[in-house]
Amino acid sequence: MNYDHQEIERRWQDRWEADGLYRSVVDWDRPKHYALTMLPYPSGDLHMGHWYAMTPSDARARFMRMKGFNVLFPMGFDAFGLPAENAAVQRNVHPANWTWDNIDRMRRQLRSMGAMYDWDREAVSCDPEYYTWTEWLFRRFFEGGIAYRGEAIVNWSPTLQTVLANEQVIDGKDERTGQPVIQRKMEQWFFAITNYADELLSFDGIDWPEPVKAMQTNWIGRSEGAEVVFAMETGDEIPVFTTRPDTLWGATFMVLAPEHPLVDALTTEEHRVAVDDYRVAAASRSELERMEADREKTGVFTGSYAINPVNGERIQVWIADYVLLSYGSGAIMAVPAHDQRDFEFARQFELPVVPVIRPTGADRFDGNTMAEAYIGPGTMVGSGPIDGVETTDAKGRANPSVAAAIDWISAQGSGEEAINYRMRDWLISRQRYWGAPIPMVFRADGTIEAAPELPVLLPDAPAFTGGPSPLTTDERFLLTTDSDGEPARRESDTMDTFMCSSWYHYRYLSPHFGTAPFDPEEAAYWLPVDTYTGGAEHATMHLLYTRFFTKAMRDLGVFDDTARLMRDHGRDPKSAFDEPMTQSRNQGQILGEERPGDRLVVAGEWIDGRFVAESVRVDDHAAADAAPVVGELIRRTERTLQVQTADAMVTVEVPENAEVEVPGIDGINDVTQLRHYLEVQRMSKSKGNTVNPDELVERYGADTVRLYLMFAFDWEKGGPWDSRGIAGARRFIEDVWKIGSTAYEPGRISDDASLALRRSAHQTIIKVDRDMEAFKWNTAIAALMTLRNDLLDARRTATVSLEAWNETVDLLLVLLAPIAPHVTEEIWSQSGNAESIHLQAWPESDPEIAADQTVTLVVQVNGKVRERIDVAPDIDEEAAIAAAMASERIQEWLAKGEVRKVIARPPNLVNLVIN
RNA sequence: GCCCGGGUGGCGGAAUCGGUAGACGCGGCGGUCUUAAACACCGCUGUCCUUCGGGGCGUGGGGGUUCAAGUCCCUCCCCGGGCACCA
Repeated sequence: MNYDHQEIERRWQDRWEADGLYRSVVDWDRPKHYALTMLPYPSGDLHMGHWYAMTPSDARARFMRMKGFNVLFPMGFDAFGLPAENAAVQRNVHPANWTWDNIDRMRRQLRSMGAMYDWDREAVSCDPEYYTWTEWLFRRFFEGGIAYRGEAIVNWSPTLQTVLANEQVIDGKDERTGQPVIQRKMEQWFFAITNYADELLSFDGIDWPEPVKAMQTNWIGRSEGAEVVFAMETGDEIPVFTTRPDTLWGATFMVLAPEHPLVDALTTEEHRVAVDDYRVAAASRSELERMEADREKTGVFTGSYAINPVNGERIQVWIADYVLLSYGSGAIMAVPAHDQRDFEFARQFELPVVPVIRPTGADRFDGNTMAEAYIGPGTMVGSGPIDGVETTDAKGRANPSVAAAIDWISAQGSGEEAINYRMRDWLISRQRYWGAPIPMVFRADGTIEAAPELPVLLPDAPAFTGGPSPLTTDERFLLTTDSDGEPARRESDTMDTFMCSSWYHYRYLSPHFGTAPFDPEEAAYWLPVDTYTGGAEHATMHLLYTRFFTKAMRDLGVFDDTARLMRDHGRDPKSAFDEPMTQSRNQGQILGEERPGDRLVVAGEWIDGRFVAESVRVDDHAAADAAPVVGELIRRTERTLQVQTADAMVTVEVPENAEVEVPGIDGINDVTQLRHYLEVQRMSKSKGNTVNPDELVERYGADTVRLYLMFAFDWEKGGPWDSRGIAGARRFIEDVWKIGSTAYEPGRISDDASLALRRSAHQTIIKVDRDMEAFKWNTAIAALMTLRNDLLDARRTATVSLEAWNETVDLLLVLLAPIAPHVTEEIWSQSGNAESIHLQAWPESDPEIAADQTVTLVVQVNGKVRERIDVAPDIDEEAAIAAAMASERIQEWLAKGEVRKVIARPPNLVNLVIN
């Protein structure tokens, strides 16, 4: 019988759905496992990246289920957001219709994966049933003091007509559209995520990828130091944060951010024009220009002076755009001798440079002649009470001079130890329509209160023009009443969609629950999420927000009922709500396939019929006569390129020292970079290198596509797509089909052969189990392929018993079931099994069968392998050495010198050291 | 500049503890089948030398520790990602 993947896959998907095979029900008698994959945005079509993220996590969930866990594996859609509004503008379709149509299509595509999603748990964030509770959580955050309204200089996108979070602005441009973002002061809603900075820095008790932890730690950006107060001659006081309070005696001027609120008051009449001009210029300068590397320092003097609190020196107060209002207090003490930025500024404007650190074993610097700031270790000098104290490269109190300085200024009252964070509070207001409304009302008396009734539903909007949100002008929506029944006006902003995705794993538990965000009965059993998988691109936004969200919900008592129920069921709720997900893993990214078509310009000379390059340039517009060889790249191996010129196919060899010029990479490149450029391209429609999973599924079947994605890459790394490799995956699936669906007829049976096959099967269990546990799909599949090879050999020789054959085939099917759920189910069912293969228990390896009968003893002479001998696994040291010495080949080596030392690691290795 | 991750055959990638480098697959080469091609099947496939027994070299470069290094240490180079005038 032929393997008809289309018929088999369709039939089993229908059958599983009809049988409710993947419905998850709370069962306190069984251990639970909550497996979660980042939910997709309903952009319209599932692409290869979705398959790459979702099918391995499905395999993992299936594996856990077979291991005996009661597994919850839900799916949903992160359905609010700007693309729906853009579609509305461009195609005159309502965002809701566009979104729901896309969801319908993607749901169908998701089903074609054959994943074990529990669709009864589906949650869609734009559904009123969902966003009612997003609003409810906002209100709870407001009441608990975590949500607050504040004025801030914000990132305003004129293109999108909305404010963006810092995380959404890259190089002064909106990360989505690439359009510039300007700075503007506005009243906005914030979440006090900084209250949780220290707790978010701790990853105790959770198993998350190191890079994610590092990125979050960087993002939070904790710095230890001191806050020091500088008195102004005007009577104002300005605190500054510094990580180097020990260098206070070298602070020779002060710099404020141009936007600093005290600038006006500090500016003297004489300098007002210059200061105002500078501030206007700074405001109009884009973030991008402001951050340009190596830009010359600019700034102006305010005319005012401050008093250095440690030595009473009168120092000038300047403003400059290298000081950012958003970090620390927006003001710095400048220590030009020991900070490179301050040094450059001081040299630019001829301000004094006073060194206070003497490098160990060197003369003291001369502030007038030093060429750059000194930031190394040494001894404090010219620093009054801390003179002579050692300074090291250590940070914070671990540096003796910093500790001494903090102690002294604290005692003296001019400052205190302080910690500063780079992370700001989370700005969640968005001036858009397609989001969860912020459920607040502005009362007639100017106060603000939470909307007395929830939900606040999005009104129908007549038309979308791309201008300001329709909510800002819709009176049916805006006009309301406050809790006293008085006329009031609604907040017209909606929430950042990251808010919706910060708690979706709780809504999955009970998507239709009507009295709380989630049913505590479900939560008490399922929480927290045990395994979370998704893309590393969410390391600092989604993954940080969702951790914060859970901690805030915990502190506001949202989990109180859940904790009580946990106790009732005998489960300790302690630290159950400190983190949303106990384990997290990131998959890599699937890149586009290496493509031919790049136009190469090659100079060099002909040697023995090959063209050896001196220089290679990738240039899509080069004229044909620009060099000896100009043409289209057809194929590439390590160092040879097949180039189709106007009249011939030329083999170009690119030596190591050839000059290579690749667009987008500055300077002279090398072969590696050329290779990289030609190979690694993101899949994108504009590059024409996308691979459509629907077509592949139709042609090869979902099982083959799943297996290929899990086999051909290191899952956490990803890589370029290779359309040739999928044939091998298909071959494997077809082999399994043949093995499982064709009767085996034993010939002359050998007990040794039967045992060898069973041993192979039982060793495979160990490998697959270990690898699936660790998300190592590629090596798990490699082990299954080896077992396939053993079965094919066994059929050829026909020397294994029918029992051994059947046992091995069953093991192969069960171990493969999480990866290729359809074909294994079909063969299983054909073999007369009534119960689904996906309900079978994960097999356990029998140690007696798995044990090797012989092992290879490696014999080395001076560390080099010279002989391999089959020995019993329990061979002792003496016998191993004897066996090694007895070898003829080893005898020859031993004749060359005297044995000085023997290292034996039975049963694997004997190393003979001779001279 | 700072912080992560990485560099292994023509390619994707294996290699629990420092102990047989290159599992598994793709590709390639040779063969069988076929009028032919595709498919399928069998064999070979790191590289150089070889008297065909085997030997030299080999995990980005250089150095070190060790009986033994892809693995540990130092140093440099390159690639990917993140952050970046962060005081």
